[in-house]
Amino acid sequence: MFTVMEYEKGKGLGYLLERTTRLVKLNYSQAFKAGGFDVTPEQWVIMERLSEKEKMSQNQLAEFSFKDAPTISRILDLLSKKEIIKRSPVKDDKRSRHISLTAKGLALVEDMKPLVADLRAKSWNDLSDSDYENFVRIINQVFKNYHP
Amino acid sequence: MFTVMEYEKGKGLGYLLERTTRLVKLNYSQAFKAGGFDVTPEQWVIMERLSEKEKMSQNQLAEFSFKDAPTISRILDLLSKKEIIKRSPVKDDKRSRHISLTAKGLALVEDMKPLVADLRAKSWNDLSDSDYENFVRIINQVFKNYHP
DNA sequence: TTAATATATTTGTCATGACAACTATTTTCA
DNA sequence: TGAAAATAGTTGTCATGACAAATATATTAA
Repeated sequence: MFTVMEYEKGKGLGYLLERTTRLVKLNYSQAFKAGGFDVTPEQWVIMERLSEKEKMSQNQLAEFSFKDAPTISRILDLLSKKEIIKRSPVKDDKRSRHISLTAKGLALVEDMKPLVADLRAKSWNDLSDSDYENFVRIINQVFKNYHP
Repeated sequence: MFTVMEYEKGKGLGYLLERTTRLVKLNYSQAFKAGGFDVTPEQWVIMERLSEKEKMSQNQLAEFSFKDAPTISRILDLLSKKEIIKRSPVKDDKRSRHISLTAKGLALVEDMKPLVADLRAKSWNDLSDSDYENFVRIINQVFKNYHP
């Protein structure tokens, strides 16, 4: 399956991170499609966040996801086109808009939750609770090491 | 800095993986640019691999990097335009081409190695050897969990 | 041997992501 | 106040990545 294991050792973390992230995203993406959900993993992250905290600004969503404003803007364009989210005017600031799920969007999030729960559980097959804790600690340290 | 820690816990691995991978790639990308190297992290991975094993086919490069053939094809187009790699005809198979670094490409890899070594070391600040081993083990298990 | 299949690579399309530059507002402060 | 600076968001451009479909060449099988 992977006959490149000997190469990875001692090499950058980037290779391990990058290929795993890509595979996880691909799994989510294909599972969404197979489940009849026309949503990308990136779109899902935004949708789920909006289901927990309504009325976020685009900047807040950008900060939350560590993406830049243009990226968020365009993800929201697509979600808006699918009528999953809406942009409402903000009383005190004409530059800004409150982003929130539509009724359709909220229902979709609820529909998708069981599938997402399954996908999340899959990550931790054959791994222990302490593996989970270690992993979170280590990856967060790596994050800090590169964060300005 | 990150005030979203409480959100992450219990949530998917994807969020942690994705944001960290993106940050690591961004650091590499900016360091390359700052060092005067007009190369992306993805291009670097291919260049380094070719510096270790010449005459790979595009398919082999795709398999190595877990990317698909079109992606590799286009990364090589750009590397070729910059005269970092070349595509040579293969005797026995007119469909395939041997990919290799040019002299210029090889020199560039050597020039970049110290910078890359620094970036790699940076990942592991404030982490122990056993953290490294655990991390590699866990992330490879996650990879397996999602691999068909 | 020719027809069907398989393989290596390319091209097209769309979503994401980074960066630069832009518009439209709001805030600051001289 | 009123000009300068800051902020919220959009648009443009390019690279990557996934997927579908195409081309060209090789291999297999009837």
